[in-house]
Amino acid sequence: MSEERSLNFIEEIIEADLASGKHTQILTRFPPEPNGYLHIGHAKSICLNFGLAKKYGGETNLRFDDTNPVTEDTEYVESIKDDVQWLGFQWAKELYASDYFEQLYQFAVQLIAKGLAYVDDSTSEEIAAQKGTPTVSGVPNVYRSRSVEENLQLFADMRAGKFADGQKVLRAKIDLASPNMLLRDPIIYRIKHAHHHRTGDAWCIYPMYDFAHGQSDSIENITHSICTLEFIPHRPMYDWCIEQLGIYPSHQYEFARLNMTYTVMSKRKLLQLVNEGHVNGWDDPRMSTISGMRRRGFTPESLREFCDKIGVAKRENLIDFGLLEFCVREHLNKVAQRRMVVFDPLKIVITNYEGDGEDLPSENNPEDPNGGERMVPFTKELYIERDDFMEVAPKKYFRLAPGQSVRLKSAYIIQCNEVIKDEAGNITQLNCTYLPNSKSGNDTSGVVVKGTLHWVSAAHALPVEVRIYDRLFTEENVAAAEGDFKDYINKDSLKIIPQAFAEPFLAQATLSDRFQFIRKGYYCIDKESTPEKLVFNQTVNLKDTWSKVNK
RNA sequence: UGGGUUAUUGUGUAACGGUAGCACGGCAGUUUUUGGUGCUGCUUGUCUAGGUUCGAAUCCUAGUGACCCAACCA
Repeated sequence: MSEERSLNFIEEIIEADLASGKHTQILTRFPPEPNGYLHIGHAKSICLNFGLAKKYGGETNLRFDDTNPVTEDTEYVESIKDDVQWLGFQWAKELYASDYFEQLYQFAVQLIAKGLAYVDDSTSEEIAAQKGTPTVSGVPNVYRSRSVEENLQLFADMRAGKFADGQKVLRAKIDLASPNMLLRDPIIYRIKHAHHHRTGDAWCIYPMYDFAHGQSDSIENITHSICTLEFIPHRPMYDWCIEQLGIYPSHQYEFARLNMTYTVMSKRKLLQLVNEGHVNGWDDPRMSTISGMRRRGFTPESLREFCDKIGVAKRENLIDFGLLEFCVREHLNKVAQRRMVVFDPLKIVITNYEGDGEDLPSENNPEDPNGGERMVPFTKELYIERDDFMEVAPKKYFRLAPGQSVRLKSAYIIQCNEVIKDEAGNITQLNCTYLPNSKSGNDTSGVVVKGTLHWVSAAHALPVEVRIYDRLFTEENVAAAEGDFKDYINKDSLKIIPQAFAEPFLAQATLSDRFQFIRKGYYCIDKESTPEKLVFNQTVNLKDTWSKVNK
């Protein structure tokens, strides 16, 4: 079991830092902005940050990057905490960038005092124009040469609320000619007379990401600050602030964010899907949100396994959704309780079956020797799946056909003798005979059949609703597709079976149960389910080589 | 036309100058009271062109493609 596994590039950095004594213990952080729900891309970051800390005996803080009061809300804070814990991780400290507002303010004052920041009265359009372009240097304006004293006073006045939104900003004085646009005197504080979900109305100026993130890392003594590739150009600013302020030198490392086929990952697009009613909320089972996947029945174990399998590197990637499906099947196969549910019923009558019926034992999980059994009622009249019968069967068809025999799972071998139709020619019933000595576990018939079908006793059938989900988009690479991403929404991504027939034991199902409907797929109870009307979500179907061969 | 990051099979990801490996997918076989699972085997890859070297995915030079950066968003 000593599987030699190569390290990813961040693990290599950490091991080098530990070996050289640069750090004796590592501290990472997961820093979401509470302005939306977490998605599978965040799961990658969570697994990375918490996973690294766990692997190397360190810790991870959960820090909310709440520096923009107009987009953030406590609702998101709660859902984020919930999702992180559900994924199986526990943070060392729950922190907020807003906890550091006073300290951040003092950092800005220090910068002003060093002549490294100034208050600018320009409009955002003027600032943008003065910044130049990648090939043309920016030009300084008159505000850039304000005195330290004046800047100090003006910044204090900004804090005191003497100015309206947009009237003034504080800018770092770095280099207007830098080829890195982010270094051309970036704005580090702006005025927003807005209510903050935690600090209320205590502040009317708020630090920008570039002035808050690195310093927050530093305040917490984060050793390895791990973020996605698009922040690479921000790193010089991150380092500049820490250096000028002379504070704890946290370091930023960047990895490639997760992209997945047939879905979208940006908060903006996810929000749009919710707001425009293309899905039924953030936790719609088709969403790439953690809450959606959770509702759909994905397990924390399978998501963690997925994040582990996709690896960590710096190149752009597009992960096959099929890999996620593989991970969830792999886990669910080991833990899901087997049950029989018929989606599209076709009645069969066992003409030679006498008596009121019997209860037959059926294994709960063939993968689990200790899984036990449950009793399934067997009677004269049963339902099987309509497409498990063909009047004219092609060769290699192992299911039921006139004159052909199959085993009913955990029950008997039956043979189809007669097909009954209505006036329109639709098949309404099959008359079959069973082999009394072919009882499951006690078969002395010597008959060998190729097919085994799932079934439900007609008299005991429990009507349930089943919801089946397909990919949300028709395009593999949605982000790269031309035009509006909404043009590629899969109209058939949700299929509802209002009345499927389940074996009676399923009436006891609870929200945390995981099932495999035999020969169908993996299912769980939806949150909208009630004892009167059970609702199941399909997590993922079973691999179906027959349907592929059939094509 | 500026700066940055990146390029290994269909998709991901290893290889740290010395046999291009692993996973998913695909294909074939086998097992099976789930056409599921398990097991076995197979599965056209180092962006291009030069160079250094006994030997290059790896080092050098020159190209090419992709992605990111000019929000008072993060």
